[in-house]
Amino acid sequence: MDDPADFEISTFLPYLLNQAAEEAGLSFQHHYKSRYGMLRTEWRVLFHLGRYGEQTANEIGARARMHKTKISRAVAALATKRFLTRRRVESDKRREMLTLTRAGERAYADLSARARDYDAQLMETLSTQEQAVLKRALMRIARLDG
Amino acid sequence: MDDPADFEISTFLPYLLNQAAEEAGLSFQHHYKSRYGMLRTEWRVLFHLGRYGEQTANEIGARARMHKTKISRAVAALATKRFLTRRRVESDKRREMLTLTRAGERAYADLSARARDYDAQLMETLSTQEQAVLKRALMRIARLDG
DNA sequence: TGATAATAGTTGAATTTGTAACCAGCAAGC
DNA sequence: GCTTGCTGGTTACAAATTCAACTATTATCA
Repeated sequence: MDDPADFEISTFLPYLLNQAAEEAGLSFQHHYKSRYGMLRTEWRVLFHLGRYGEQTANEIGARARMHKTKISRAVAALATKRFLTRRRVESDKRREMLTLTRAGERAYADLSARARDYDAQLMETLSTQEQAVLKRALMRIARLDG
Repeated sequence: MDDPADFEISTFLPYLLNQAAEEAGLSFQHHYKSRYGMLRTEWRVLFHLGRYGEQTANEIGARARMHKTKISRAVAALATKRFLTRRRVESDKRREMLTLTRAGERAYADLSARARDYDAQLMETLSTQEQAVLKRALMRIARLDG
């Protein structure tokens, strides 16, 4: 049992997680890519604004665990696509409040509905109990549970 | 229940998978990065050679589900680091057989042992049954089960 | 007050990845 | 044989990501 040859790649969790994430992500990407010309980073920022309301780039970064340069570029792209507007915060002029435009709201509504469907489809091969276990385990590994 | 605001990002599977994969991958990366100066693609190729024996780039690609350009570059990097050698296949001169050097074998033995430990550590917060569910679900999502 | 440090966000350069075109070498058909 | 098409692998160019430096603003504290 200590023979290194026993170590199956398919049991190495980081690898498995990566394959699963890639597969799941790739199938979903055409929704935001071909339909709205967004990158994944842009879709994430859009999602966070739609889901949690207007907020600064920094707050998005904390919640989404994205690096600030990624966010900066995604925000710039979403702004030129007119999915959001930026407004300096008067009380602290370093910060910028980001707000979805009507078009941004629509894109969010559309994409989040599709995300929900896609999620359900991914989950449908698993029992309710398995779904719960899976999500709980992923939350823990991702350190999203505190 | 149809309010889009209900849709928690943390229940969107592609996102969760991504966060978990990133977290798990990042913690492991310093083993192959700082110690051997490898990229993740290189570690994967090394792993496949160590685990499944000498084979061509193409075979690695099929098993690891990596694009051939990624493999080509990883192989080149591993060759200059003297972790593997290449040998043209006489019967079909398009193909090249890749074989780990002694140094490559040692790196594989070291890293796969660490991978095993790391894997166990990730899993230890889960019950045996939860571990089984998790891996089965990931295999299915990654389409690695047929 | 003034000096120094910290924070929000942007930008540029270096890495890394993805896409497409490419160069053998082999296979099939004529 | 020759031509056409396919396959294994590499390379060039574009797109994306990372890392570090930078600007502007606010906070701290003597």
